Amino acid sequence: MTLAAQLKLAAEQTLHKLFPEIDFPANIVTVNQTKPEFPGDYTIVLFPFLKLLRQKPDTLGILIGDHLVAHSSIVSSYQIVSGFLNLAVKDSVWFAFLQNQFNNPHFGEIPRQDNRVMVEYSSPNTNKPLHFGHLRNIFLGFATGEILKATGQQVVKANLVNDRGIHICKSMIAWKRYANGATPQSEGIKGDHLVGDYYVKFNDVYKHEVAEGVSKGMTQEEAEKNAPIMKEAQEMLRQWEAGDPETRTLWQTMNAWVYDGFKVSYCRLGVDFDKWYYESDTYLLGKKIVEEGLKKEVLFKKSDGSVWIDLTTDGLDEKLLLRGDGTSVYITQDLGTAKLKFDEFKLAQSIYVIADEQNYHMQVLKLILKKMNEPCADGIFHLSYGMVELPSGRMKSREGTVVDADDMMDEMVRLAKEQTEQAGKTEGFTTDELTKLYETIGMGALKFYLLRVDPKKKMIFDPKESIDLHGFTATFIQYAHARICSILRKENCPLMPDSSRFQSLTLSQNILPAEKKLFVSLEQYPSVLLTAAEEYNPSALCNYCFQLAQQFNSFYDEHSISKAENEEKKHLRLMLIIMTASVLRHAMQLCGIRMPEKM
RNA sequence: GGUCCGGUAGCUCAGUUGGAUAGAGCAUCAGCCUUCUAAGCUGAGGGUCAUUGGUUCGAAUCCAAUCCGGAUCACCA
Repeated sequence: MTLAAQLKLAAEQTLHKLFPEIDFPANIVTVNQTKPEFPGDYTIVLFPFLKLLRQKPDTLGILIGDHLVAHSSIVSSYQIVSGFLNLAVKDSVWFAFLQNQFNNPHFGEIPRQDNRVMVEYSSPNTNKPLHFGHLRNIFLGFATGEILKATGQQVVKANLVNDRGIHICKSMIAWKRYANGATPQSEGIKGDHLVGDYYVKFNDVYKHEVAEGVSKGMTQEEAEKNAPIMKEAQEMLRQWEAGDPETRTLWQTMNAWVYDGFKVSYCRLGVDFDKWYYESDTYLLGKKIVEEGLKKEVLFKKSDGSVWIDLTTDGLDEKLLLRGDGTSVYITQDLGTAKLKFDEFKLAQSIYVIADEQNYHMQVLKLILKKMNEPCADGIFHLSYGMVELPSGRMKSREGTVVDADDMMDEMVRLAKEQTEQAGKTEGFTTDELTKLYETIGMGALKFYLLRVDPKKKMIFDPKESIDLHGFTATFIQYAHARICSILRKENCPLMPDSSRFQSLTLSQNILPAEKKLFVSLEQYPSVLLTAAEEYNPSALCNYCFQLAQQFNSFYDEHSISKAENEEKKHLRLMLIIMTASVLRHAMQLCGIRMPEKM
């Protein structure tokens, strides 16, 4: 239990003991961290009790405070300031906490439980490379999965690849028309980029052909319908669905190029998947569910044979589930995939990391499954995040205005290199070590930039302004970590020393304010981690780590560790910074961000 | 128009189940390297928490209305 929770419990017990005749409502006691300008560590607000007990704040505060000091094992003293009861926690409590946890590499984690959770993320299309917007999805999904793992869930990370459909045929037809057999090898570029180039090419040609049609007297709509390249793409889709060998072979070849490219990107991003789904396998799923829905009369058929569900009583519309010709639409296969996931892995929960533009779709998906009494319905959770936009508006891959993910990674690593060299911090590294360091700093900055904001808020990224390496950044946290490692190296102390190293240490001196701040923050890590898990919000960890690193930097500036006032202080501080580094490493690792030992 | 999300310092964002004088970073200005890494630290300026009303000991936080911005409401995916 966290200290704050212990204090809350102690205060509740105190109230019941002091006023046995009063029936207190649940959660009447609020425990907050004491503001820095007041003495004490945690604060109990007295106002809620005053009316109930007909007491004045000072009188009541003394009663509770005295009782806590006398009977609780953690409160050393108290002070009442205008209705707030400020409690000081015994130094011995902080010290015991530090001794127990300072070298616990699993501090904050929750033991493994039985329920299994799937996190579906990334889920790219195979007609273009990953862009900056995908990165937010990928980091968010990966970090959420890792955070859930750390809090005891059994996580299945899944990637549902959109590998079929008209948009895939567009790149295929443009390649067929214009590539002259070009391959990633012949062009010397990544396969996903090559295919993406032909997707852009398709749209250029399409636009051109539409304009031509209009100039020949067609309406815009006619011209769009009759553009030769679009007709060819549609024909190609029909051939694909019919299983035409030549089309299938081209499809497989080009998709394989894309997968090779994605593999390189995913590897560099440091993310992985336990399960891959392909829409070419799943796009026919869901029809069975629709049939059952008709039997259960949850769905209805219109005269043209199309199948619908009426969601108007839920404030939504009627939604189509099968076309008149019996073919399925997007949501049909999603119904089937939802069930497939659930049956295959016996999921307690199925999380979809998808941008907020699909809020309505996900709401409908869950609602339909619920109306059909599918057991998977309740476990579906849409982790909705805001889109990343450019100052000029949304990124459009069709128009080639996207910030490419691979380019962005290169740019960040280049920036890390430039700034490291500028700061003159390259001494004492081998070339290989420097390469690795630049990657660690550049990728860390990129991930932190995208994870530090509340997922549901949309972001605007200006490519003209590079991502900062100062202030509220991964670099700042990495720097604090590297400083700690540097001290430990000089003290010949490992990052995770054996407990015996500080066993003889006893506490005889007061904990100083700058030390106390670290104690308080470290003790709160488990509850921060739990919040991040419960709210599917990695930004909680980013904020926490930044604050912890900041507190360390102030501490570092104010007090010497190696040349502490005496041995006791030195050892105490070593334990403190060992644990600080350990917690920073732990939390950032969950976000996929590495902490260098030297920078 | 319906539904949903957002609006906090010049910019980017924190702000816990309502709690003390609303906090960081960037940018601006002023200090701090002979001492464990200055990618750092200390300080200053900068606010009608979109607006109005309500709930109460207390509201950025809860409720209602309004304004502004965005997403979505396809026999597309």
